Amino acid sequence: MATGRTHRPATRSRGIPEATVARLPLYLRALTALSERSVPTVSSEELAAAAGVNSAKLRKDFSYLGSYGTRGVGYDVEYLVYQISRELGLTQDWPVVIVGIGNLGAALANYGGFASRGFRVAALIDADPAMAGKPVAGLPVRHTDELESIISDNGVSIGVIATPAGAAQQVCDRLVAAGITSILNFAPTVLSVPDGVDVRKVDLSIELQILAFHEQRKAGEETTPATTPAVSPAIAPKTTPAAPSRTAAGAGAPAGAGSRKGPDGDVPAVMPA
Amino acid sequence: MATGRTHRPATRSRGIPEATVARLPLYLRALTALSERSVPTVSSEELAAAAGVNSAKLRKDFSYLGSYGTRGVGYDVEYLVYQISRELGLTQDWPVVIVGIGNLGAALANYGGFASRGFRVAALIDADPAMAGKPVAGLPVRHTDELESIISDNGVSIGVIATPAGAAQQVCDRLVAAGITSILNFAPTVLSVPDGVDVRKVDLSIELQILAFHEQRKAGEETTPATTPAVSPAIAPKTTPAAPSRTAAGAGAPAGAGSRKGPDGDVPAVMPA
DNA sequence: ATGCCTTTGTGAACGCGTGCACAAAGATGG
DNA sequence: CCATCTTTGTGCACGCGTTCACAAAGGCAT
Repeated sequence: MATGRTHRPATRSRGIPEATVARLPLYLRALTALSERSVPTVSSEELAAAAGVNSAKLRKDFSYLGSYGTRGVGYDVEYLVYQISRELGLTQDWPVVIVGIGNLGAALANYGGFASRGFRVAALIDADPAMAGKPVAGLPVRHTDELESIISDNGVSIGVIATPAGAAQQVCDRLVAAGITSILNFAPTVLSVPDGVDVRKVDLSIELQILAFHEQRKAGEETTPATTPAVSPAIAPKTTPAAPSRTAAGAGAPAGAGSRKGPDGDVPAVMPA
Repeated sequence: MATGRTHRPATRSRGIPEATVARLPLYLRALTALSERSVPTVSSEELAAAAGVNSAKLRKDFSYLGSYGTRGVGYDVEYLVYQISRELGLTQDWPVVIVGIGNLGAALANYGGFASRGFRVAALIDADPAMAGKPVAGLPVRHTDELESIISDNGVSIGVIATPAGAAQQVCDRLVAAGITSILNFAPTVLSVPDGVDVRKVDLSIELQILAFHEQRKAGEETTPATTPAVSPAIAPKTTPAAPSRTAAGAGAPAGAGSRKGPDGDVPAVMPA
């Protein structure tokens, strides 16, 4: 998936492990589905299967919340939905601002999953004056100038950044200065924030690259391993023969990598980010 | 962030830890930025700062790839860009199909990060006949009927699912049957796939819920802890007084959670997923 | 050529997360 | 009321990932 905490080990919130917190929404979703089908109780085995996790892990996760199950029976669906919702803070309303109303921002604004679950889009903000006032997903786009007032007026504490990479840090700084303490970042940049501010990032290209890695690995193992000889199990010996000429190569333009044919593949294609 | 592997511990690909693989794209991005600025070499300390990680971690990560640095100097930027690109499989072309051209699918199709880095959108696929032929991001939308032929004709091995949750598993099954072995799932569902198929998921609402958890925690600690008494440090005693009446409560409609006022908060709001 | 200074590469310790396996708890039937 | 059967809750061990800290390596100045 495309998630990843940003440094700061999250300080083991109130004894609940971060890994468990990350799975609670998964359980909640499965439980909600059961609830809609009016299923009264569910065993750890069944629920684990629905959530795609190990049943022992699920039980241990729930044990951090308390003893909400009944031995020999399982868990009461409604009760568990309530407990997890409360634990995640979904029993209250969370106003959210989305900054950067391009293709992605508009898609997020229209995303149904936002409205439910206690999240409410308080405002859509964009730097383009031409966008101002234009309705997106039923809300008029506001200009960046209003960012600070919107946040303080609505008591917003969660911000979503969907701007281009170049603007992300600047927007982030303004959000933080305005009082935002949680940020969901869709821009392909590492954001630096002061302590006390949580950042989670969603990065499409990183996810794709991870998939490509495994894909390449599959291809290299199944077919002729000669096509990707670079993927040899042995660690390359130190002092790689092709490396040394660096001070000379790097001095000019980014042409070094292209012309350097290493001991492995010869595909030079290295393009900008 | 919004990522998360799906079961299957990834089998420690070729000795490179999964956690390291997940960071390589981050390093690559930072290195590419340096490359564009024609910076010849970079130290582990500098690069780590740019990527937002610990320098020791970065050095260990690189050590899995080989000894590409020079002691006393640092790493050659161009060379490292090439090595990481090759390791990630970005020196080859990866055709990708996007299924589900709604708001999100269209946003993804327009995403610039796709085109660069070796990923090429081979086709946009949607189930709505009205969408067929309509151009999105310069490509005509194809109908789902053509899914199998598109995949086999273009040798696509990576698929992106941006459909509603209800259709995701079905689309997934067809993609897998057609030969796809890597899936990036944006639909809020747990996909079940056969062994050998990698799934990564990007889930907006999960990310928001995780942020909400921490946000609630911050609020509960800083302000009056009385507003959210549920977040008491003590584990709830077993046999919670409100739980027992389950077979009766769950039998009807999902109204149990709403009326049940636990020992803590009284906000019942529990809405569908 | 020699010594100093910088930076890498990694051995080792630590901590978190996962999964096993089982005892305790409770429901259910006789 | 007792026996049996199901399912939870968790103690324990294992493995991965992170971090520290340092020796080895190489550049650079003298």
